[in-house]
Amino acid sequence: MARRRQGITIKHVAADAGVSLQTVSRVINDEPNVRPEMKSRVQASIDKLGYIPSIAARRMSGSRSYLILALNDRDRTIADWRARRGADWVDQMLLGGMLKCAEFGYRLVIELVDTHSDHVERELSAALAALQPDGVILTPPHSDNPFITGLLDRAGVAFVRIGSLGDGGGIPVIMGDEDAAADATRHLLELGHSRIGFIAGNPEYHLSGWRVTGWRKAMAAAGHPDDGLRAEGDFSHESGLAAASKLLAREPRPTAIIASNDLMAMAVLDVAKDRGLAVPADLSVISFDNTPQTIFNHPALTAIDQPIAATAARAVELIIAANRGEPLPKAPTVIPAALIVRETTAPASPGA
Amino acid sequence: MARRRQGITIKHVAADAGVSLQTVSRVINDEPNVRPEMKSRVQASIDKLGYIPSIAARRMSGSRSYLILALNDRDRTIADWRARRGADWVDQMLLGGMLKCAEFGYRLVIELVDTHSDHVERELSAALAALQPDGVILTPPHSDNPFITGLLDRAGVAFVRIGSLGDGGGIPVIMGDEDAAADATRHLLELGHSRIGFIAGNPEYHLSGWRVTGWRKAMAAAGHPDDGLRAEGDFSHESGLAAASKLLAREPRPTAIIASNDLMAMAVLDVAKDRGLAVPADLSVISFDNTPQTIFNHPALTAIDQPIAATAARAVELIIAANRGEPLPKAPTVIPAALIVRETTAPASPGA
DNA sequence: ATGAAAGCGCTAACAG
DNA sequence: CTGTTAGCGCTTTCAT
Repeated sequence: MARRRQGITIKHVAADAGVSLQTVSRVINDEPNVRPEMKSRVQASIDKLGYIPSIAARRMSGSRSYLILALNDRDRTIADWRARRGADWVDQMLLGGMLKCAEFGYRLVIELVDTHSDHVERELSAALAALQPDGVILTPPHSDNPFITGLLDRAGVAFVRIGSLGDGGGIPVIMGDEDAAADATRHLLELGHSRIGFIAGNPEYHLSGWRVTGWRKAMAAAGHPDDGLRAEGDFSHESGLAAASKLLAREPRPTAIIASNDLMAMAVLDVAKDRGLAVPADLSVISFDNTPQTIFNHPALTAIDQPIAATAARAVELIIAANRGEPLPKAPTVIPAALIVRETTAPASPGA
Repeated sequence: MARRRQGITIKHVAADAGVSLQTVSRVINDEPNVRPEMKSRVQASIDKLGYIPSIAARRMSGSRSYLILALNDRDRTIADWRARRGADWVDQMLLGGMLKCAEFGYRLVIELVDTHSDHVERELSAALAALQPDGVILTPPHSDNPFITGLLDRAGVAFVRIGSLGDGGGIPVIMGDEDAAADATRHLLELGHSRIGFIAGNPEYHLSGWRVTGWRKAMAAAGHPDDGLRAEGDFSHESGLAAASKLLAREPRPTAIIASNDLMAMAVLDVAKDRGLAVPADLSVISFDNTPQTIFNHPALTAIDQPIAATAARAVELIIAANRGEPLPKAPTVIPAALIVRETTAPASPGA
């Protein structure tokens, strides 16, 4: 194991260009007060030598670490990986976040955290101390965890809260849950449905409430009150089973159901099958997640596509902006979700 | 944005415990020459203050960076993410590699590289210079890229080559491709098949050859020569289509086909459907990848499960061992793959 | 067995 | 506009 030290350092560049370390530093950081000719001379040396600054050294000298930490839900992610399904959130965050980071010379580091653990704070503190990231991206349910947001706020680290508008600091970025739910509802309304059931998500997530609101408002606007067409779920398959059973046992039964996530939507399909209901002939179903499982299902699910990649990319931009002291948007950033119509929604049958 | 500096440093611990910085350093690195009582006193201070060493500072002082870089195929990974399928390789590497890293206080950083780019070396050098990782994990096809292995070897960085045994240094870890292919072949042989087609993978990957060898040996052992039952592919869906068409046009046609990856296996299914062949009644199919697409397909594919997570975990262990100067295995490490029988393999029809 | 001193590569603060 | 100085937190020498 050859001891590998930093090959080309700022010193080499300075020597090669015949300037001071500081001037080189100014050039690589694109700082003012360098004459253009000086700048190009230094840049030439940098290119010639293939110099790349050490992230560790930059961090040491009090500047940025060029690292952004993305916190994802530990148990769920590992369970998805183990089951050999992809973990859609992580995948899409990597797609949007990692690529955006690369544009700015940053790196995205994934961290799995159990939001309910007694030692979330200890775990997160450890990650912050070890890595000293320039920012942290919080995904649900972490975005709504006051221990996490509080710690980050106190630590003075820039952080984005995806899917949360609550107090506790941080930069909020949401995916237009209310509008998306309303869109899905209107899609069904336009297909002639009127008894549209809605399975809510875990109330611990703020977005669960927004989705219910979108559905209720769209229903109300069409003159359909929420009379028992709402069932509680918690995003798990089991809760979806229970909710769907409850909804489909009603008389008259709903002709369409919107589930607040993919697992519960799949559960609706399972229950429909058990009860001999054909989808979409007898029952239309919409999933609030456009994951591989919903896409590759037969029939493929009509779904709300949450723009996780775009959101993660925006989160990275916001964190970098915050670190640069640039002004941040006063209002929460909204990356709108879109309804993707596939095979599980159809006109309400005339008899129903 | 409050300027956040390292809160608790080694100095605070040293002061609290009333010892020198050096002693604290020895304790956190578990080095010899510290009396037990001294050690426990320091450890108490560490725990009390919640001290976590800064990765950047440790790296700066010439020791490890506690970072391991995992190189994955750029285009394929991004395409998978964009198509909203998971990128199975990345997912499983995170599962195995990231969790193993966490056990040792390391972090896994994913890097996407285009192995065919003119500037692979520049890109990789940049990543090495910026991050100064303690090790690099190479996945196919990077494992077989002499520019990459050469650079790493010269740089003196510990690296694991997954799925490659070629020259060029590094620690080889393979997944028993030959045995796996032989197992798959024998499974079909036992079901009464004798005309078993094999679609080879991209010859740029060493493992493509091993898989062919496994199939051929098993066939030969059963007295079936390789007379035109082998078709060339390159792991793409299109190549799978062409290969399957060629194979199924033969007279008499094969009653089973093993495809060297999931995409080509799916292509076999497509071609079979076009030709009116029922799977598995008329044709058995085995995929050499146990990805979500193969699992959730209807019918679910019988597949060889490549233990990517276990392999990545082992890779991390090997890199850490190498950094510690511990002896490495002389022979290539083999993490065996297993055949998972699902719905696309059945006994050969009597008439065939 | 412990401590003191030097330095890793870089940038902030201060001179010129 | 450019250079000099000091120091980030830690580990390596090298003393004691």
